Amino acid sequence: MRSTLRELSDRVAAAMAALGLEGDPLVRPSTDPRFGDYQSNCAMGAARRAGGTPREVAEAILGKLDVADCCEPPDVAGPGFINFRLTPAFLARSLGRVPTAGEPGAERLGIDRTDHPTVVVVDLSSPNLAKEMHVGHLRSTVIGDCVARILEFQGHHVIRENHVGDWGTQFGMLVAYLRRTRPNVLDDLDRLVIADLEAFYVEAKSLFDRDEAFKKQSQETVVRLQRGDAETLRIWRAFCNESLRHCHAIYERLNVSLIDRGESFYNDLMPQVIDRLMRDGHARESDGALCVFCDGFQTREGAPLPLIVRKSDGGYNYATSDLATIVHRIETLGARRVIYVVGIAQKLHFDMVFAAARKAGWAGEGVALEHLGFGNVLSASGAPFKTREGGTVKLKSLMDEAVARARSVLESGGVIAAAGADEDAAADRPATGADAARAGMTSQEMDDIAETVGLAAIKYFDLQHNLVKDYKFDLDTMLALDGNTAPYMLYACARVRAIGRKAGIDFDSFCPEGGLVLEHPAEIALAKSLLRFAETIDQAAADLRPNVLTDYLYDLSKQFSRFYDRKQGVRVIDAEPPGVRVSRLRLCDLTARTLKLGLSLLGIRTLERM
RNA sequence: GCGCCGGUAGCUCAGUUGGACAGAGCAUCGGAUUUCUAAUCCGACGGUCGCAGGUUCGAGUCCUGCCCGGCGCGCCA
Repeated sequence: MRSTLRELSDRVAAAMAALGLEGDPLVRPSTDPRFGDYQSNCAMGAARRAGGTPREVAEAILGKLDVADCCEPPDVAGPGFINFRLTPAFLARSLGRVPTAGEPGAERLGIDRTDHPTVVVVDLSSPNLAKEMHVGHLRSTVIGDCVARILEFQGHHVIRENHVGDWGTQFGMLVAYLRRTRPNVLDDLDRLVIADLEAFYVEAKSLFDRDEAFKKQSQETVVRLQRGDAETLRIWRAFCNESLRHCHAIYERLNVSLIDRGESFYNDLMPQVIDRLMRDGHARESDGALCVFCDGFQTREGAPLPLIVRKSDGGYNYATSDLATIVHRIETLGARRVIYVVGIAQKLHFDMVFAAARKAGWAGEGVALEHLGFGNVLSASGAPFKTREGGTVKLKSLMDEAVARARSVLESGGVIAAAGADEDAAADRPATGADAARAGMTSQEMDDIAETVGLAAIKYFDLQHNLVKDYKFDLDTMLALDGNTAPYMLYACARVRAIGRKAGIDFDSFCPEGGLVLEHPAEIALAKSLLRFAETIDQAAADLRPNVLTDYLYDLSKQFSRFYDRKQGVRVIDAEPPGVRVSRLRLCDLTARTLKLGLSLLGIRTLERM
């Protein structure tokens, strides 16, 4: 099964070709329902290139166009738009082909995999070890995971690499500090916890900055580490293990899986990177540092801006290790596409690293290197996101707070118990079906739901925003039950699942007989939305834009709510005749499966009850 | 100083290689309720798309200049 958009595009392209017209068919979803479901904007451009008026060209294309199997006869409107209206018969036929439970491809709704699978590396999360993950790691982790899931769904072989900061001076500093001040800690490394490690780090850094002797001691420890001193390595490993344990506790809660491959992995590769650069004449010394100069990069004085790949003290820096990642990912992992999910502030750095990799010939034309940059997470007021004391906000505490707030939303029966809200409101509110569904829940079940809703809210809110912009982190908004939020969508999912239970049907083994009946406007609108899932994934993948997917899922949820609404919509469970009832239940099932699949591509779990 | 990224409704944000009268949510106001989970649905109100020029059949989108905000610009990552 392929997307309707692609199908129409191919048809228009064929018609254009038959007329000898060049150009993209420019088929898009219509901007307004009055203009149908899809429109082609190709006639205006084609007319300019080939002569004639746009409307004449559009009419000529219509003459060659065969879409009778899926659309009403298309018409030409305005300056030369071609408008397409899908027929209910086509909608019913297309959705009817979606595999039902147990059929091959059912879990992916019959959506085709790419014809050209490639190896894609996604570089995501990448926290520094010895410190707790903080709010700054949220976006890379969540966006990177989402992008990986989408590309994986398309059939690509995706490798998620967690480029953790597990090497460098901070570790020498930490070891030296503990040796000097708390040797007992080193005797019992099993008892080390991340909070201690971070506290020690802060103390060590402070000492490092004011005590020359300690600074020297730290640097000597770094050298010992680099030379592979067994005892120093043992301590370093313990630090890394504890840090990674902390990170993976968070990844597990966030439902993110990835491979740790820290900077230390590239220790042996970095000298080779340097050797190759020097051997091939791509790098030269400048002020004692080894540099690669690429065209188009300037310092503030207008001089050529170097990418420093070896510092004047002989040490490597992050440019070196990033180049090493490129070499490893292309030459060893076989990547044809490498996506670095890193804050937008580092754009220049990656532009330079990529340019250097091209110059060195490591990344040829067949390899794409992409920096998927994103903006900052700001506080609700728009200021930088800090604790009251001015420190960084721990990711774990952020997650815990969201979960706690989700729990209080659940307990108040859907009325947000925000500060200042009227606490009596919940008591006065009449009982609802949702209340009844929650009535028999244990505290444990409520906890589980709160965990899912709270974390879904954070992730969804992040992914819902355009990547390049900063956004304001606002728990009230992301946990709201109305609007484009995770709770709204999870609720829509839970509602559909409840319909199955109430109707006495197990959707997980639902293999309906007979075709879909699409007559009511709400049925047709829901069917159209369902059918747009495939093209939405295409677009989200092509542009690496998760918010394309969130916007779609919100639209689908909305269409479902209308479909199921007692005024605007249709009866389902008690619908007559039986064929109509089955058809509507099938639409419900397709909605739930589409939402579940779509949310899973965002890394969000769905709920049976809420 | 140079470069990059932003500026869209009171607020938070979408806006698909330029397409039809600029969209959604929140907030505000109004309507629907003996509930198939109303944690929902419908309606109203609300915009000089930062400003000024330009390109063209057509500009929130492209170009130029300016204003405001953020970030970056040789040995931290």
